[in-house]
Amino acid sequence: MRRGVLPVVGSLITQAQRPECRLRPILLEPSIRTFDRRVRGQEITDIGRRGKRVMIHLGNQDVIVIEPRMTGLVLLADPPGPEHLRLRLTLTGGQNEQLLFWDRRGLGTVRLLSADEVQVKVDDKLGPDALLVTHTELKEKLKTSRREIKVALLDQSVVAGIGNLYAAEILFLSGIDPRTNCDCLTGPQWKRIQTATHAVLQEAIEHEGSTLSDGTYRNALNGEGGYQNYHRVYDRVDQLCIRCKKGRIRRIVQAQRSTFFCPKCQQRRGLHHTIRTI
DNA sequence: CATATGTCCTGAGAGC
DNA sequence: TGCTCTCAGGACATAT
Repeated sequence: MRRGVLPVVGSLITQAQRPECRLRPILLEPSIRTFDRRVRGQEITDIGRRGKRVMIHLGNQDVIVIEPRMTGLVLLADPPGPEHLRLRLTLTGGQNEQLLFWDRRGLGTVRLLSADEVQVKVDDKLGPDALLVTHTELKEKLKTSRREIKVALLDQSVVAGIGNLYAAEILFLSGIDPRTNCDCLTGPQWKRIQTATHAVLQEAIEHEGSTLSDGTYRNALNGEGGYQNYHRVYDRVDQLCIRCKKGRIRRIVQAQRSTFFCPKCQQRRGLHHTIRTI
């Protein structure tokens, strides 16, 4: 998303408005009147990212923080449909006329924050970025946690940027059962999680994300992503595991969210050991 | 404090 | 066809 909207760097915002929408409005902070007044005339100086949030930096040091959640899209092109348009920034001085936030479910949020507020309301709440996190950081943060590793990887205060789909893919590459408690993981396993995290996310970014069967996710030009064609476990219930070619992908629920994994090559260690000990 | 659960929304697809 | 049910790349308030 960040890469997709990078072309608006250097443009000026001439107006911010909430398009007509019969649906419940998304969370917008501050209210549109104040928001519009504060962004009018500001130059977009940079597009950044904190975890899964897109950060639009303005000339006066304010930042528009967009949190797309499940179905939010940041678009330069026309949206997938006329409904669900939540915010329009009219632009001038560049190649793009507008930057849109479109969100079918409406769970996403847009906030305009000062630099100080970004620190307190965004940065302080997030762990190290998933693309930069070290295995030592992961281990130190979680080695005494009793939570299941899949659930812990989704906690943005532990590590920022891993979503449900990617947590499943990461643990498959790591060869670790998603139900394993964090306090049972070994040093080499933490290392594998780190390596897999970088590999999966890097790969997904290169393919511009995953457009799932519901077709919701789009890049900034309303085009589909390509990473769905490379999913190893996500949404592949009952399919033969591509690695061991023996196990069939299982779907379980952890913390109210789907997890996909291969029961054959993602096994919890220690079973034999336990039996021997007994 | 750490961890678990319910909730905010709309829409698509499965099953009857 | 039309209905109900379940589920969806998430995060947070509240309960335990």
